[in-house]
Amino acid sequence: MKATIEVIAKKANVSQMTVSRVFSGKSKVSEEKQKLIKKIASQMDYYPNLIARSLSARKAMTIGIFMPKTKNAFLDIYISQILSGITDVVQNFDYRIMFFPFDYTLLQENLYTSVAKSNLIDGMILLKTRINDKGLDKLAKSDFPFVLVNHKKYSSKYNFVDSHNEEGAKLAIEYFYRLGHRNIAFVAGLMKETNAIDRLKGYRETLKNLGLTYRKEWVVYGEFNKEKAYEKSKSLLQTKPLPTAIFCSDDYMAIGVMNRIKEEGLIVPRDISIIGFDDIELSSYVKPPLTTVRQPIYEIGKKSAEMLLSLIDGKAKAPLYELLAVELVVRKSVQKIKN
Amino acid sequence: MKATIEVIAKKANVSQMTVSRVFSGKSKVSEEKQKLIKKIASQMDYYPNLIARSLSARKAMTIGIFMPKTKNAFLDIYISQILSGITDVVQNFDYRIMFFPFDYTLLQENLYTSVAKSNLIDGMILLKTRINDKGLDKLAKSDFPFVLVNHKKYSSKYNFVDSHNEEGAKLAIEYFYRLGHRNIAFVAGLMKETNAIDRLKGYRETLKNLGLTYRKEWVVYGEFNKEKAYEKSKSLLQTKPLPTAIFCSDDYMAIGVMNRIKEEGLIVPRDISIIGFDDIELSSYVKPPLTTVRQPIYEIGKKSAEMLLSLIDGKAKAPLYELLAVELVVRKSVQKIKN
DNA sequence: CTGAAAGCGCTAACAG
DNA sequence: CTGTTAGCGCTTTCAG
Repeated sequence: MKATIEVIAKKANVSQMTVSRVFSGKSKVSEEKQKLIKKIASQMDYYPNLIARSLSARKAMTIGIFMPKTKNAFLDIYISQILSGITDVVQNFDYRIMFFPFDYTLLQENLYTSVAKSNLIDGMILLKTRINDKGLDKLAKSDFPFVLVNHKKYSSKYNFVDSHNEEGAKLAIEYFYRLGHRNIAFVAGLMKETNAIDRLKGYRETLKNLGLTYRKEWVVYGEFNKEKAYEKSKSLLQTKPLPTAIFCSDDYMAIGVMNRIKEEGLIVPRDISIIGFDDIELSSYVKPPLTTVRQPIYEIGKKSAEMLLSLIDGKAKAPLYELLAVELVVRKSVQKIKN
Repeated sequence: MKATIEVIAKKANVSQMTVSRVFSGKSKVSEEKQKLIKKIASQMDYYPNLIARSLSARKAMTIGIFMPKTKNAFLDIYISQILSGITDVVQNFDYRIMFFPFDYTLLQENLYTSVAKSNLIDGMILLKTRINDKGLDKLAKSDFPFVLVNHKKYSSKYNFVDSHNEEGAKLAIEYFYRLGHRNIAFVAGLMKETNAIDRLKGYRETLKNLGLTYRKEWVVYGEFNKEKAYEKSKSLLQTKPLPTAIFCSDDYMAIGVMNRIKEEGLIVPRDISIIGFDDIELSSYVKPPLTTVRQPIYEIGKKSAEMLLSLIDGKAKAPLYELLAVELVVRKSVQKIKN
């Protein structure tokens, strides 16, 4: 016989509600009855049907995580660390996690909304969404709780957690400058992501503030991966004069650029200095070890989960946002310019 | 007004079932009615309540993934790649994914069973479970579909996907042997995981088959991470004679051992040769690049999902298992022994 | 602290 | 192809 609240209630000679209360813990039941009910439940190997609970209580106790399914997907250490942060927080509050990796090339406008209305989840965290994503605008029109990670969008309806990308770019460029570099190139990430845009912005503004001229041929547009950066940085190494320093939008890209530089017979940092962004595990292992702007990725994940949970509980209201600080991690890929 | 099947049915002047059929796609509805229903639904921005669907249909269309939440959790590239494989398969079949990272130090015997009975998921994949896990035995007593990844257990109730660990160890040891090594040490992984046990077994048997003697002080027991391997390999480097080659249970461990070796003033591979296991991304970046036994990790993930889905659909019956082939990836961390 | 009634929104099963 | 009936197993709500 299948164990349900009803069956247990009958055996214990109490109402279903009493049994329900014992397992949901939402209100008090006499010690005595509790003991009896638990005993019967354990004999029958009863565990609550959480789907039924969700339907009835109109609460899934689950959050959804959406992320673009790139070639790397989970392999992307960036995403991995964010997931770690989210998980750690969410579990403390007894929420479960549902995953929604999706393909940006096939994205339907209604993906987010349809899941929001499915009652499967109580809120969602969206990783690495893009600026031209119409589904986001649609979602924002509902009052479903959601938080963007790595997508900075100030608006009364959006909540986000991101790191201080412009500041990070500034840190990198100023460091180059202090070491004597004046010819500083930039390898940009996918311009559909706000952090790519912000890093470019930081690059340009810092050049300006430092009195350096912006040269179009020293900015090259890639995607957030090694291969594309390798490909796109070729033209950079054919400009005259050659840049003496290259700032890359992330560490994988920096590795791609370093590969290209080696292939051209040049040496990092002797001929060209490099700075990346993120501080992924690999960065300290490449040769030379990569100087980079560290993002507190795990913290971003944690923060986004905390934000979402407070939105779900109604403890806070949109718009909520937070920009976390970054720092420069100095390793060996940058060299002083000799005159 | 909240959009539900009932409301739409009334507006369209049809029964709830007709509306239900349109959205579940499980049987035919006339073109005409379908159009009308879809139109109304779209006007109302209706999307099915999937929780209600699950309760009624007694099917969650969701699988669960359980994994020990180590310090690395998702950072663990191994797990990341498996998740990638699982995701790719599962999404093709319109299943969703729910995550259950858990802490092995707090593990309650009933975790798996309680989730199995929660109706939240239709089946589960368990990553890196341990041999002394009583919850597993309990789960096996039910007829809930589950697949173990990296836990080889032949029994009529268990399904698993793993790689050929003993064979991998054999590949490594024989390669050492062919290059003249006779003094071969082993850094073992956590002996609570079957793959650690199997690799040790492969090591010992291959030594035996090759006529080499097994020396207790040349086997050291760590965990699957850099730090522990670094710590535990110390004693290895104080034995006399020193081993000329060390086989490590995974790549992170190999990196830890290499760090230790460097610290002792020795050089890999000049003084000591190293082979790892897994072929993680880092392995080709460390210095020297690591020779290792490659596991088809992504494939393991895919296979486990396929297995689980066929179990859920009833297309196959337990026990199901598969051992995937491994291969030696030769890089620069092994050197020929000169006499 | 306990219970009765009603219903969450959907689909299975059957009938036509 | 369409409809009716009867739940799925729990919790909300209200009453005591």
